[in-house]
Amino acid sequence: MSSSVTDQTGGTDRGDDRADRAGSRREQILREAARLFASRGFHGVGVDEIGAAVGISGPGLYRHFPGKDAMLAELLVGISGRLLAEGRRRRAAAGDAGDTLDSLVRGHIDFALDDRPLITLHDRELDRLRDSDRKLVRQLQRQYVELWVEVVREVHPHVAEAQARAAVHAVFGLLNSTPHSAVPRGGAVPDRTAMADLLHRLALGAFSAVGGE
Amino acid sequence: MSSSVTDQTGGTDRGDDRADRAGSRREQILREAARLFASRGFHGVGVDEIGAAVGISGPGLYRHFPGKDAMLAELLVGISGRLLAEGRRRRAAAGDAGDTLDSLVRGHIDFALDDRPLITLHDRELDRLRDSDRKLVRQLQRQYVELWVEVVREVHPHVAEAQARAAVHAVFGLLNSTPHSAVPRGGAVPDRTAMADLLHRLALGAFSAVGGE
DNA sequence: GCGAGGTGTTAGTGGTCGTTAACGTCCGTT
DNA sequence: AACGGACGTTAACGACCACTAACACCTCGC
Repeated sequence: MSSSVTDQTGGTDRGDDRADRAGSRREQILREAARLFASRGFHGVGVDEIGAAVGISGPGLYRHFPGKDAMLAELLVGISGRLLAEGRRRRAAAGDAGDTLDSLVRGHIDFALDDRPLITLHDRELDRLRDSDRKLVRQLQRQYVELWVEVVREVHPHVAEAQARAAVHAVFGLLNSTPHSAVPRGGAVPDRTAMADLLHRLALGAFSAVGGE
Repeated sequence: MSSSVTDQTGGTDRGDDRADRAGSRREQILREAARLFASRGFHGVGVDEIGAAVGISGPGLYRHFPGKDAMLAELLVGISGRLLAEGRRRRAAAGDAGDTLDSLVRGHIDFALDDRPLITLHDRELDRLRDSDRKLVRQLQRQYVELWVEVVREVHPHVAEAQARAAVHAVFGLLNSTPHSAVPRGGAVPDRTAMADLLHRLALGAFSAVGGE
């Protein structure tokens, strides 16, 4: 696999992408693991495969993570936490409730378009976590949902809490649909900004219909 | 596991639910397999587990299916085919384009609420199929999507095809969100008809916003 | 009554996979 | 120049798992 002629075993080899950002190898592993987990499922991907994706082989991963579960855990805790943090930041920065909802939608769309594998994993492989990690992720997710529910009910005060929560879940499903809509036919897929704009309109359209006829 | 005192090996034992509908054992196996696959993933469920869920043990399943893959294939082909057939039936039965879209939404909601595990599998475990089965399922899915796209573009003629297709995928994500929204807190989840009504409003609200500001 | 077929059972097998063990190389520090 | 730690390697182990083999029971149609 290594490109050096002597093909010795250890060492840094060559810095494949050079100029690695902080935590290079770890981040690289997490990125590839997310991609693989999303496309073939947590149980459908072997550690050898993840290793191969970053240029090392199999058990070398255990120098960076205590186990396969730990990679998934870090991915899910990470995305849940970042979603919540960004959501809170946006609520604090926005003006009235309408602007806040608008900003929340845009923020979530950014995640959905930029981190598709993570968004996929986020509601698909949660059950594969250890109890403590699953509890943490669920707590972060719940806080994020409640944040949205509060804002939705400020914009539409006559909507019951249960209805608002169900609507928020439904809109999440809408916004997270991008992983499924890739590669339709000859290649006539909207580009990023067009897709973001479309999703934004659809989400707000859905919310505006939440309050009965 | 069997409740008879002598606990002999073979035989029909007792008909657990009596009055079995047609293809009792097969259908029962498929139902339980769908539930298990949806909750823990195809690779996360063992054949012993599926067997235990229907009261037989492990390899007894091979009297009904040639393998574990075959169960998943039958489930996915079945749901895809039924979605498409019902969609076509509804388009033929409905009046103008607006009524047709309305009926399509209601029909999809029925599937989403009544066959949650299948809806979950439908866009989650597709890659685990043999090439021929996957091709078939994808073809059925594509035809179903195109059916919706045509109707959406009749209702909103100024919407480009790519936009309409992306919007249809997004609304599918919205309608299929029900599996994720179960068990929120103390139990304040909308009942079936309220949920169906809410999803219906949200979907039509989204579609009405698809055509620009 | 009695084979035949449908439907179970348990025991075993081959393969895959996550993880550990033992070892080697390179680099920065003293 | 020796050395410790970071980072890799290959080999092996133990668990799990889909699937097969061999055998048993129950229910029919004749």
